[in-house]
Amino acid sequence: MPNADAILRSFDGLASFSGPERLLLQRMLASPLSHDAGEELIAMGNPFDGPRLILSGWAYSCVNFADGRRQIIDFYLPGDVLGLSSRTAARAQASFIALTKLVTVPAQALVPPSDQRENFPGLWKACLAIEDRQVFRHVRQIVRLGKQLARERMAGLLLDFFRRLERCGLEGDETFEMPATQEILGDALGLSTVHVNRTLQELRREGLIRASHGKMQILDIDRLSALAGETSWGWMHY
Amino acid sequence: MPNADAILRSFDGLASFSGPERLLLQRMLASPLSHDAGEELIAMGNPFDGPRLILSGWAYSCVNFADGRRQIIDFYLPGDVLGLSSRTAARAQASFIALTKLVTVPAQALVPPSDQRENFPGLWKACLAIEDRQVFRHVRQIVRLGKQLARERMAGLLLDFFRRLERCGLEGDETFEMPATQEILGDALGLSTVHVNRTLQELRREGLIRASHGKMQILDIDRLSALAGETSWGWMHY
DNA sequence: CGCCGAATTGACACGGTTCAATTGAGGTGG
DNA sequence: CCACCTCAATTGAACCGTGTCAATTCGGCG
Repeated sequence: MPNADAILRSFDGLASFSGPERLLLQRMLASPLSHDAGEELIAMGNPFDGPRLILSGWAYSCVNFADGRRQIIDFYLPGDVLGLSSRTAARAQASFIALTKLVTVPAQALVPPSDQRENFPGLWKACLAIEDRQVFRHVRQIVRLGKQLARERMAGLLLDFFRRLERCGLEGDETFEMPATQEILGDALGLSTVHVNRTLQELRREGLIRASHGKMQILDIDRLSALAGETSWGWMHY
Repeated sequence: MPNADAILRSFDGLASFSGPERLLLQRMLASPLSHDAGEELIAMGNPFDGPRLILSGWAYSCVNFADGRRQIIDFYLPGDVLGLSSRTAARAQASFIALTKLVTVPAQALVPPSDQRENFPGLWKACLAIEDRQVFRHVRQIVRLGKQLARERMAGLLLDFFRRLERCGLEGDETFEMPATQEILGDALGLSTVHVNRTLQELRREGLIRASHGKMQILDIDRLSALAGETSWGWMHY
């Protein structure tokens, strides 16, 4: 796994770790597990069987209607942790599904047993930061769907992808692999596929992004950020 | 506080408590604090100063845009716990504001210190259940805003209110006080005030609800539930 | 009585959906 | 290497759920 180191390094943005903590984090990488694209990782209502760190591939959480409608709640990218909870036995409030082929490792090391928290303050702090981010992503998603226009929603989501992938190393220019189809984007943004298409074209025409063949390039971060309204409502952490 | 007992009793739905645990819960009620309507309880980005149980009144969490747009993330009703987190020092990912005059008590008892969790399994279980519910409310809100029509959103939100108030004792018929104005409902549901008005009228005309003068009555739970799609996508707990 | 915020109404504009068809790109087998 | 298949992306036109604007009415309260 070439980017495993980059991912571990990205954790330094959350907390600073002692030697033993670093060792525990390293040891997580030992037992990777592979999932196929489309595989359901956890069904809605089931308990997580422990947090898992994504080494490569994308996943998403979603809610499916009986009539075929589907709402994507959140995406999980390389470097993200799936099903993390400082509380044991938390239940999945949505289905978790692999968007692409996925490689994960167990991330139980991030949640020291309750009587060990004082000995591993770095791990504990990282765990809390990850959970805070998770909540904030939900909040951002609610704001997007409730109060933003199509172009604003799209800008926000693409920036989200970019910033999260940037953390653990990106090619160099502002380009990244984007395995999400326009249908997936639509289900996440509460838009029809057709309108996703038109919205992307609009952003392209304005020179904000370049997108084709599963690649996405951010051409103008500042204007995209302004469009997404990041400066307009409180912004905190990434 | 007349309904304090009813609220404590509602906790029995989450877990079963030992004698000492019951005592701790009782003791929470000792130091109530009052807030005025409109008061900001916690600003976005600030750490919670510990969880607080609402004895009476409503609150909401929201995100404000610079241009005046506002998205309400979630509501907090009597019997709900504000800012609960098994992790200490979690930060508020939105502003928390009192919708009405509010009476709260500190609810730190729900989060036993990490080395005491084995001694208070009921409290710990309740804490986890409350956090799970919190996440699920966010998921429901995302689904509403992303994939539901105005009438479906409204049905879901009103049922939410009803079920949560029902837990800690309601008058008897399916009636409850509804301090949220149509503007507030609109900011929560991602709709204009005007359209909230028309939607409510529609539900009234169809005999689903009766609403006036800050009172709301649910006339047909089953049809309202079907409209909200509760049967259509996985349902778990309340 | 008179004020003010909330609820209500009608006319019109617009963002986004739906339907239906076409194009394009990657993959497979002959 | 080409024919073929399939899934994703793209396009155009008609339609519709909701937003916007601008009054008007209602209800509670000093």
